Amino acid sequence: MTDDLMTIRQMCDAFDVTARTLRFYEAKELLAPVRVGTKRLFTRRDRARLKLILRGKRFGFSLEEIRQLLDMYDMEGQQHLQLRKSYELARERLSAMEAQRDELNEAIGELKDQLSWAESALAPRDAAE
Amino acid sequence: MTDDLMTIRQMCDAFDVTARTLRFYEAKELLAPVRVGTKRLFTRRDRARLKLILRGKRFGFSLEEIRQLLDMYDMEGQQHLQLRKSYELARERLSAMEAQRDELNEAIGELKDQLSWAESALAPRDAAE
DNA sequence: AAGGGAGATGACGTTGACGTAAGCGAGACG
DNA sequence: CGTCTCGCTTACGTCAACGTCATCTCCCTT
Repeated sequence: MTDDLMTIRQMCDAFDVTARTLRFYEAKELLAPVRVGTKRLFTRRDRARLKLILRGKRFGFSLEEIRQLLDMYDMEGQQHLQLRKSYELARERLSAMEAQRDELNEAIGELKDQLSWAESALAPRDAAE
Repeated sequence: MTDDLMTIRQMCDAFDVTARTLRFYEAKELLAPVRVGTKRLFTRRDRARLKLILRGKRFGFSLEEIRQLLDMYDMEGQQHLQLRKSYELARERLSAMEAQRDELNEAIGELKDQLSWAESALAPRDAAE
């Protein structure tokens, strides 16, 4: 309502990224802020995308992979062919993500075992403190 | 029993990595193959570590982070202080991994929603084929 | 008028994780 | 014996994802 548009500085504060990063993402066509004169103004759509970008990064996806995934999120009345391609791509990602989650769960389990072993190894000395 | 030791080439085939990568990991002290003359021979321990390294990479951990985690896995009768440090470190990693898993689950859910939307968008045309 | 921020545009620097090419040594083999 | 094949080292190249200047333009304030 108030301001659907945000300056680059406001974006930096809101998402804890640098201005360089935002310009870089624009150069890579991950974001597309509107221009008023020479200045960038970021829309609600840019913010939604940035959120997804940052999440994707935490999963270890490359910016290029993220860009392709992103393109699917705002296809409403697109070409059928294009949509199908993105659909397949997203399905692959989904199974990759599920596999990663399963593996992650396994690793978490192992790490927990290791931790409880470490605790028992630490216990006697700690008790003597 | 047969061969507890593997050559670099066998390792490459077994784990689908390049020789360069294995030497690189050794240089970074992630692996410590024994030397017979000048040649490397990888032990069972190296293989276990490599497996963990590759997994860690899939989770987006840096080699340095992985190295620290790895050091905990073969501490049996180490220094108490050292153990405690690694313990704390591992605990941090654990919560990071759990957070990552939760976020991943969330993202999987969203992606699934997106996919079923795409399916309904694709359905009419597909039915007409 | 002069300065001070906020933002922009090059363009070069950096770090991590290897790739790649050049050149050397040792064992295998026809 | 020559020459392959494996492996080793050294060293420069590369790619992604930004960081870091240097320089410039507006616009506002004092």
